Amino acid sequence: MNFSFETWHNDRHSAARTGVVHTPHGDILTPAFMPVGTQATVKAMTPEEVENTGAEILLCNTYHLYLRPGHQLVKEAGGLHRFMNWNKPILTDSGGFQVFSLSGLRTMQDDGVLFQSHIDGSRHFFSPEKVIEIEEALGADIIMPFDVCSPWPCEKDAVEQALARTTRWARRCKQAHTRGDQALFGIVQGGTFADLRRRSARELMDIGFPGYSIGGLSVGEDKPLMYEMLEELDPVLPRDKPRYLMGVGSPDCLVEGALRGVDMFDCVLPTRTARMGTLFTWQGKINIRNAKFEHDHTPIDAACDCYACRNYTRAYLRHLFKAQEILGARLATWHNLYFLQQLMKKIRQAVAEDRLQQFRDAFFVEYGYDL
RNA sequence: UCCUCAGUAGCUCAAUGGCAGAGCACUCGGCUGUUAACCGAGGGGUUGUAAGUUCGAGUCUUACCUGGGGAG
Repeated sequence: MNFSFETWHNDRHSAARTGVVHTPHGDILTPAFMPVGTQATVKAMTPEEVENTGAEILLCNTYHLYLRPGHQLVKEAGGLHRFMNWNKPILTDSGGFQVFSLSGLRTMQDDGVLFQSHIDGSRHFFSPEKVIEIEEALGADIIMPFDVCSPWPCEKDAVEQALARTTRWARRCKQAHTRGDQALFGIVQGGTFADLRRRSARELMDIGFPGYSIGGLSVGEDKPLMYEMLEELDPVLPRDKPRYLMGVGSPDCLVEGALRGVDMFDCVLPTRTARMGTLFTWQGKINIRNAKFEHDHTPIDAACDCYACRNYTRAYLRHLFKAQEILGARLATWHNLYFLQQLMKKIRQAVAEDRLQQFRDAFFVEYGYDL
């Protein structure tokens, strides 16, 4: 096994910790934020540019790459790293979330899911074994098991059923997994029910995984409820294994998640909102299309030293967005990814100095979040 | 000079004689394991001008104004 997790320092005043995840393609300092490159590309960016933002690992998607271009083609190209020219670690999500979010035409069965492609309507079947076969062909360093994500709100018995199925599938995924150079995580489900969350974690720990993902959150529930679930899981999950909060990435949630012991995050938020003109600044988010920026010849964020902030102004960015020029989306994406990586760096530093809570308060005040 | 066609939101255009609309533009908002260079909301009008017919006119009639085309 070429995978391991090392904790360097535990915050004396919270559940936060810093550390490093070792993978065959390099190390990841934690807490870490993973940009999303669903279709083997972080939209609008070259891998070199993504690396320049400070990202140490990317997330790609099994469902999407299976449908197009096909996992066999990726394997034929030499695996995902070579196919997309990203030589650092990659994590592949299993497609469980797509089954949940593209719920249009699908049939959930106990041994898997029958679904139709959102691209051409063709019919496919994903079982835990099939998903592992695809993920082994893709060749990411960290892979997710096929799970069942409950919507929110959701009746408790339905959440319980999804949780039970997720556990059964996790066991089958582990049995089907053969590659020794990939770390297969378990995914904790249980919706917003504390007892179900704890049960899910314990069942997965009985099977045993090198890391634990927390899925099924940030699907519509209030943030305090999500934080509460993290607090429930903190004492249950093993402290010597990385914890990955799936799909979370707003600045406040990253800090709050780290405070509650989360080591890894991924989210489309910085890249998607960037393409729509929403930019992070240390004083809060701005929409660069707003008229008030028409004559603003200052950088997106005066305190930022990313490529976009060092070379371009708000007025120029606004012009690019109004003119629908591709460079606008590129520079905005570059900035947002860089911003979140800087935030993670500050979080790691604060944890190392036992002051993440103070950092959180100061950051929230400056950003404009309610304390 | 005459004939002819046209004039409706910033732009391009809809609207049987019956509540004046759309797309784009503009002003904003949203986005959390990407079906997203997306989705949603809002502000915008003396229908070229002036009369007339009509219960009622963007629509029909007349004159004028402006523009396109044609004739001389």
